[in-house]
Amino acid sequence: MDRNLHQAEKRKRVTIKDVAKAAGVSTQTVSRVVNHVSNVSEKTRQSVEMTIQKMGYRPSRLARSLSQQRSYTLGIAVYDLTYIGASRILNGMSEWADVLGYMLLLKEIDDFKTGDVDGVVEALLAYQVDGIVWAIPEIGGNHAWIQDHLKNIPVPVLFITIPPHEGIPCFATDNFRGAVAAMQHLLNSGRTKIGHISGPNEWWEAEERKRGWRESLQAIGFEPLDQHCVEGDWSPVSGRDAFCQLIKNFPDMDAVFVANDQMALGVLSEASHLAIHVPEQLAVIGFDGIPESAYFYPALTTVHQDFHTLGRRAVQCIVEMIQARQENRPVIPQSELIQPTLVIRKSSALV
Amino acid sequence: MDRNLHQAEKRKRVTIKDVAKAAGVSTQTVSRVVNHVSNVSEKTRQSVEMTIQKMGYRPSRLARSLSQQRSYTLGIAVYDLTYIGASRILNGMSEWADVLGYMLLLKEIDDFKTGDVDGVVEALLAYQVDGIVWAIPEIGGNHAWIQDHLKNIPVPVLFITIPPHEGIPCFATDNFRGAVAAMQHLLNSGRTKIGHISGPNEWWEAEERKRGWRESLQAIGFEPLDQHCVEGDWSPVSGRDAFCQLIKNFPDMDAVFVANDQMALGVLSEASHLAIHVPEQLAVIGFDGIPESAYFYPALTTVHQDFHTLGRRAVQCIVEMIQARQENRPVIPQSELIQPTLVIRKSSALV
DNA sequence: ACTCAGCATGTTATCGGTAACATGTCTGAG
DNA sequence: CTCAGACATGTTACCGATAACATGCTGAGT
Repeated sequence: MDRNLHQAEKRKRVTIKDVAKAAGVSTQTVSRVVNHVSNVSEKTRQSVEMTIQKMGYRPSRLARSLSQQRSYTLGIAVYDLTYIGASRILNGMSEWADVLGYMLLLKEIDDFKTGDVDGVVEALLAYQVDGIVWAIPEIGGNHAWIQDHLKNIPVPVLFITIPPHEGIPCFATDNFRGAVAAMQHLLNSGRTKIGHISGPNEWWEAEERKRGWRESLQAIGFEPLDQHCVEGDWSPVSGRDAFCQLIKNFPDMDAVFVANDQMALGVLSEASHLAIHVPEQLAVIGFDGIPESAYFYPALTTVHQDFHTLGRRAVQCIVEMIQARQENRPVIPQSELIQPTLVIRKSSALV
Repeated sequence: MDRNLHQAEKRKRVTIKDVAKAAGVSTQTVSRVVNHVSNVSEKTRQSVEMTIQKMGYRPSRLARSLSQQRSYTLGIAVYDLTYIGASRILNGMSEWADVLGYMLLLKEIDDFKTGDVDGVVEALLAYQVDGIVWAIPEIGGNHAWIQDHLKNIPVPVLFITIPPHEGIPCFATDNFRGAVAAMQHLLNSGRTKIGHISGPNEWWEAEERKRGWRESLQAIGFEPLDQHCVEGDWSPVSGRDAFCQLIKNFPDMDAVFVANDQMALGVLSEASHLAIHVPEQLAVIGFDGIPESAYFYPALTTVHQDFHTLGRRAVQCIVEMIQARQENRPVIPQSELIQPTLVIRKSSALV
């Protein structure tokens, strides 16, 4: 077997000049052919195309980006891809970027020291991205730097899953209304002693879901107590632990609204150990709508959010912003709250 | 509030020339300062650094890439980020690329027509990536094009999760040994009538796991029958359906080895409906080791694979290949099979 | 026959950096 | 006092493309 198969000796890349010389035309003509610009005679076009084929010429997008001052690249900052939401949003963004002819430059961040945040933006800008999608959840006001820095960023920036700010484009799931829908469903089923297992308090999403829980109870004249809500960290184990705490705090609880499906799984698991029957003794509702939730024991009622669409919409929007700026039209920040849908399953069934 | 906050009028970017002029030095000197090259007097360095600060200069990596013929960018091709494995591998790659100073250019692919594959490679190369990580599973020989094209790709390419090929660097989990470990455990527990729910037959990973099942049984003198294995598509619902089929084909089955955790979840769910007791009547083992599996009902025994490390190692390796090529050293393709670990939980406990 | 529009193509400058070489100054050895 | 060499800095060319302008040719209108 050819020992060089994997080595592909460091040969010089074929450039537009090589093609031009070989085809006996100027580089400009080759450029015109490559970009399907008019004003090239049929004969020349064919000859150039042949040469391109023969030589295996690949135009350098990089050189093009430099000369056009436009890279057709989106910078994507994500928080932690091990979260299901993050990876599905990325999935949607990737798909749509592909459709629109953009590439994604990915930067994952793992903590929130402001220095890092700055570094990520710098790194993306250094690569001359045309726009940035900031898909990092708002945690404990970690977007404060926005106020300081946004005006220094020379490209459009779109945010995913942060609270609405004046004049800042933001896409998110409507966590509050999702939570309210879940609570309505529980209340309609006759449950009133409803506990909550929240995500980390500093997360905006967690706060919104919690608010949905709280305000739904208040609306029917219940003032939820502090100890009727226990904080988790989104993981199954934290859900289980929170649940143990919760049943101590709130022994006659007849339903629990859990801020995500994974924690709800922990709840179901523990309930089973404790021989608490779901849904007879306790209704359980999750959030996210991961595919597995339909096969939990019992099948989990949950608020399904469409991450994929969120990602697609976000890319669509940022590209429109980029185009607007390119054409010197005013860039109007758009925001959108995507509505989640309640999926009712056994874990909250009527007894 | 400043209406332009989000518009950041399309101002000209600050370039190295602007800095040079403002600091009263040549661009070369600025370049030296930026790159921490020696031979710059302390006084000049400080003055230039001040100017850079003041003007908010950001060196263009893009221009640098062009002139250095090196982009410090890795092209990553992934199959479908909604798969847990894919997103975790990406997570690991991202982390390590960050450490090594590389950016990731991401391209997701959703089907396997050869044309597409070609297109992805072309797109990545057009952006002048320094290397490519091909994290797309081998499905039905969809890597045949490798043989034709690899030698035409001017940068190193590393594959994740494809069967070993001569002279091609490849990183993967050792699916076969993982499956064997699972089977050993079942056999040691006294189970012998072991069924299998496989992934799609064209997937190499699925085939390897199935082979582990088959050969483990053969090793103790059992010849597994065709109907003792049913094919799923990795999803929980397919796991459930496959299980229904399997118990029809194989009524006295006392254990089932399932090719991933999600399908195993489907099995557990159905077993519960059918009042088949796990593990008393039926032991169940999954594969992947997703965090949720510890909270399934009952807790799932599974073969845990470390996607994160796989991703990190892959990036480390491709960067070494890039460096080798850069320095004109021979590029020796390295491959690695990462060993998964068996995690024993209740679903396979001794009765 | 003359002009000029319109087409096909070439030339030159430029994008924002870096490599390689050139220049100029200063220091210390002979 | 001279000169080599170290050091600080500048100059020029180039990376691979495109934009803007320039050129040369053809044929229609008058």
